[in-house]
Amino acid sequence: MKNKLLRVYRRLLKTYGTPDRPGLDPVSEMVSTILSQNTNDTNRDRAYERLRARFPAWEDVRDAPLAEVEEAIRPAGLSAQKAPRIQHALRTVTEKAGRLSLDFLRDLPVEEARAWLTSINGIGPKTAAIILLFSLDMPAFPVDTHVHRVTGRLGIIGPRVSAEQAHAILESLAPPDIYLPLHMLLITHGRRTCHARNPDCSACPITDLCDYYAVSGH
DNA sequence: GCCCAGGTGGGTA
DNA sequence: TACCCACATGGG
Repeated sequence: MKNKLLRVYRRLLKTYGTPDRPGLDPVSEMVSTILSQNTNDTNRDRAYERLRARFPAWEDVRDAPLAEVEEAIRPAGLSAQKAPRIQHALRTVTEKAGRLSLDFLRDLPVEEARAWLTSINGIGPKTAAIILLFSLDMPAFPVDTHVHRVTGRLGIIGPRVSAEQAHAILESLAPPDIYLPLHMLLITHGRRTCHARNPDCSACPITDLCDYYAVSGH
């Protein structure tokens, strides 16, 4: 399965090209990722920009009345959950780290850093892995709906494996230096070709590696 | 109108 | 432990 994942990676890289690296500082990444939960990029971006426009710094978001944060992020959806989550996360970081920064996580083993993040209400395995991988260069593999679906169809993870379980499995199968590009490529593939409802298997560059294609014959 | 979007936490068996 | 569900907005 290790070999198969590497073959998938090489093929996706050839098909879609080298993905761009996202570049936010850890605290901004944390807020942005909470906003992105079960939401598309457009709505996430709108909410994030509104938040930045209304509040000069993350300290201001942290200390603002809940209703103002909720109003600012409304376009992202689920704002009644996300606003308290964002403020709670910003406050927890401030209390535990002594200041509003996540840089101290760099000095921890990745599993300790992950456990620290997921202990915060509103930060689950996917959000934690995004923060670790994207903004701290630490070896965590985020599994979102696309990664879960695509690796499941390929047969890299079993049909009964949950998204949460898939984190550890994929981390064991891929070398850490390709976590970031592989993650990005799987999402690109999931969006462009391997859709949730109507996968375009005729345009898929990896049908020869895909269990789903073998069975469904799309 | 319905489905989907880079999930998470709480409830239930 | 393992499912099931609410949560809300906007685009195709």
